[in-house]
Amino acid sequence: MPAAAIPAPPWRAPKKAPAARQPLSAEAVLSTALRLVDRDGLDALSMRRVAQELGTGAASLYAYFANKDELLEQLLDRVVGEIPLPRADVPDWKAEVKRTCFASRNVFCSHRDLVRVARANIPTGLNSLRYTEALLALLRGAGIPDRICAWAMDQMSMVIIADAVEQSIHEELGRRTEAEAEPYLNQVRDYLAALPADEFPNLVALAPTMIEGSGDERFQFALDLMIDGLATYARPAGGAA
Amino acid sequence: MPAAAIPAPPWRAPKKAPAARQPLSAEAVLSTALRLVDRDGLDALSMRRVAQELGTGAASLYAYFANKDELLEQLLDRVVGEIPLPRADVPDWKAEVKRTCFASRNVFCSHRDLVRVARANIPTGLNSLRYTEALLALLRGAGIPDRICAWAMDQMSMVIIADAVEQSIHEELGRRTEAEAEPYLNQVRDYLAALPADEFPNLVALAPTMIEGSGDERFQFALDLMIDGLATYARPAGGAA
DNA sequence: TTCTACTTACGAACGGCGTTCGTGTCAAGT
DNA sequence: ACTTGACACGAACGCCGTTCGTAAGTAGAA
Repeated sequence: MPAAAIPAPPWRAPKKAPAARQPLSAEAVLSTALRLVDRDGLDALSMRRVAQELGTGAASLYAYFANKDELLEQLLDRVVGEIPLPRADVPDWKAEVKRTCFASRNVFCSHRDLVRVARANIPTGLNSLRYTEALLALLRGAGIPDRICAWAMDQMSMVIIADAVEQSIHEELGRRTEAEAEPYLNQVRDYLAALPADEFPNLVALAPTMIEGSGDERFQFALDLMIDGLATYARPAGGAA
Repeated sequence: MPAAAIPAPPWRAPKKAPAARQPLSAEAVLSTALRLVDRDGLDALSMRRVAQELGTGAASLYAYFANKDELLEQLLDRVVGEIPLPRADVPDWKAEVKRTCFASRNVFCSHRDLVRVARANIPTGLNSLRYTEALLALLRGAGIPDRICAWAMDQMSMVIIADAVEQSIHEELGRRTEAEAEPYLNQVRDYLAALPADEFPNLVALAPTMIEGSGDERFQFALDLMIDGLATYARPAGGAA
């Protein structure tokens, strides 16, 4: 190349963009991925799309995450970090546990169907560990035997996640509010009511009942069942009032 | 068929296969798909592979199923059909419910991780409807109020499925028996025990406890919590003894 | 029997996916 | 100025679900 460095061939469009891209980092990838999930849902999250949003190629992400599963795992832990931790020094431990369960469900549901990647596994992320630690402190403080605490933690996670998954699926299908869900619920009721009454007497009879109650009421019911049951293991003084 | 039907012209390799291919049907597709899931797991189930197993191309399957989701839905209903239905005329309804829940979990777990496709949705398949009908009959027979029956059905399905999913994931990872799972569980215990004790005192203290109890024991615990709680809604005479 | 009409079957192709490989790029160290 | 090494990433591989246009098979009409 004789003519020195050609300054900048202006007749040829600048090959890329003015860039100004932050130099890429695990943090930036996670933020972008979470933004994508919040905007388009979990199924729309692909390595290619995240990279594209960052102005790079999919291959670049593998410098920070071994694979997509690892990215999703860290994404979920980030969301778990949004859950306000329970306090162990409250007078009414049952209310505090229920409050935390509701908060967990709400946080999960506020990120579309991201919760679908969750499994009630042993927690490994930092935020999941903190969450588990805080809930364990609360339960042990109530005088619940250790083994029951361990099992109850598992079970609560499972119920929260399962409920959030179901909730998020409804929302993905456009049943966000009660008003939006009503046509769908009526369809379900009519479908059940139209079954042959001789083979399905109970389903037919309960058709109107089956669609009763909001998601919140049903979750409340499940929580009460579980946590009131748990309370029978607690130190007698543990119950409020 | 003696000498009349030419036994098998061995000099010319059978151009395709010995054929004997049943002429393709929804039933044949479902059987093949289920066989594939049982052999290789849910992730290995693709339209192409099912078709290949049937000696045809993927496109042919779309004559019987609108898409893969529909195939999976019917596959799951087929498996639900393997669950023995509860009887409504038993003296101890609680035991019957628990027995059925265990049976459900066992059936799901006997088909690798197929249960992962399940959602605790309103049942639509024939077998799911029969299952729901039978359980509703049992609960209503116990004198549980209708609304509670409806909610409890939902909740039981969710717990069974969530537990089966977790169980199946463990099994997919090679932790089939207690002996096989022990190395993994010990790792978990050591990981938890090695956490900084000042930030995670309860997790550290409970490290040995967290891995206690087989999957069956934990499921039993969850079921007792839920169903004993349910029993408080039942007609007083409902309880056994 | 022959021809047409219609159903069913399916090879090939489309666009997308997760992941890998080998090269390109550029700043720091020499 | 040259070397080195870490980082970045375009291109390609082998999958996937799904669609489309055509081929094969069958039944009825002529």
